[in-house]
Amino acid sequence: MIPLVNEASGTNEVDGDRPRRADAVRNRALVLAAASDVFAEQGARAQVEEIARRAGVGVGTVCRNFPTKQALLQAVLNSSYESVLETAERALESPDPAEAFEQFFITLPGFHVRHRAFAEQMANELELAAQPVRDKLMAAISELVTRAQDAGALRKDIGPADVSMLLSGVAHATALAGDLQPMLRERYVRIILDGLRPGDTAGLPGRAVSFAELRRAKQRHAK
Amino acid sequence: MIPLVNEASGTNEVDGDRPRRADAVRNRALVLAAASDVFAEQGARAQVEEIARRAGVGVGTVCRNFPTKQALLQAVLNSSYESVLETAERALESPDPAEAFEQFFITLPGFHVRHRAFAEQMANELELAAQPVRDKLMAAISELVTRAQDAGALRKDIGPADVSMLLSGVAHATALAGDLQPMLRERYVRIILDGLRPGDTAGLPGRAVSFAELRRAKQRHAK
DNA sequence: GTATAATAGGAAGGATGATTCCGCTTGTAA
DNA sequence: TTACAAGCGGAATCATCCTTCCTATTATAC
Repeated sequence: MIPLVNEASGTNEVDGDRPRRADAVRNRALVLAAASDVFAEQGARAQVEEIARRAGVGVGTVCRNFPTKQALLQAVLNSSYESVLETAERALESPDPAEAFEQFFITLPGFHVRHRAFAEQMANELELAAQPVRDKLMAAISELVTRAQDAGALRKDIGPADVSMLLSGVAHATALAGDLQPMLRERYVRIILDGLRPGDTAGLPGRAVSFAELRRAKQRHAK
Repeated sequence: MIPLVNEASGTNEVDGDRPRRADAVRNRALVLAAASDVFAEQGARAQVEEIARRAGVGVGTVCRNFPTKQALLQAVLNSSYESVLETAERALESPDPAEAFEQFFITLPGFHVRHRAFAEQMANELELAAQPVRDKLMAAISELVTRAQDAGALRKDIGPADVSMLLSGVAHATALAGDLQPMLRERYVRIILDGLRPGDTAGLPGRAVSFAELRRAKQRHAK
């Protein structure tokens, strides 16, 4: 389902060691692909056995390749981050900042919806693996926001973390709406985009917070 | 935490049967109150033992009063619905429809956040218990929306289900933001309210859907 | 083709958490 | 005050999943 970017261990080589058996390499890839689908559909609660079944291997094989379910999930999420990052970077290439921002804004919730586990992760932000890709993604979002603001297409009192949260809210709200989902998703994104335009509206309460600040608050909260 | 309205079995009478023992009645109420707190804090994943501990009773007592955890959750949610319904009806009493709508709109996500299990239920909508209160709540929301539209304070292409989903999105997005949460919640509600005002903005894609239609889509989706 | 070690599969083990059960306690009524 | 059934607590049971382990299989090197 997700195009797996930069698939770990996609080759026969294990650094500094013997080459692994061809079937082992293939099975690992099958597991990763199956896990990607299953986590996307069912979120992090998906069962290991289901993943094994879809990959056409035994549970033992899954667990040998990924010591815990958590590790498997992280591997899958890493791919998801890379995929979203790619979308953001493609948007950044657009010459029109307003256009770039809107485009990204419309695309992201759809991705969230199609990848439940990813959405959960974006919301929870508790695991620290995948940090490098994550950071790059946030940098890209920040850039999109700043450019849109400089172009006068986005109110100034908005920060990148606000964008990220609003989008995940839309994704969550529409996640279970069945076949109405794409329509509703776009409706809500449009409503929010309207609310985000600079204009004669009153200033927002509070202040734009950075991703870092938001993360600290979440950690404090998690006790 | 929630003021329990209309607490089931708050009296000694069991219809058509002997009165129940006083301590049993008291314990049932304690369990319900504890469950309300615990589900509010932790969502539906809260453990029965934790509820029993906070109620100061054994797990056996919890399970005797409510045959399954699901039943207990339903009882709690019923109270939550009544409480939200009360808020909506209070808002309807306000003479200014725009004011009434905004007031409700600002209050609801806070309620969601404080009552995790309720928010999950609003989003999932899979249980059919609590249907009567639910229906009344939706009627009240519809009324708030229609009045606000007639007063020219709300764009016309919005339906009550849209309002409900947007609010639950805000709740979800901000749920884990720790002490920043109230601030962010209000920011996002304001942004959405701005986006919902009638104005020179382009029309929304799709169409406003009713609660009933939304429910059907969800059921279809749940397979 | 054979020897060997890597890998597979899936049953057994372990952890967590809901539900049941049973001997003891206590409220209620005569 | 006593008798007794309702109700209590919490250990035992059951269910669900993740993880480990052991035997059988199979890729690979010679």
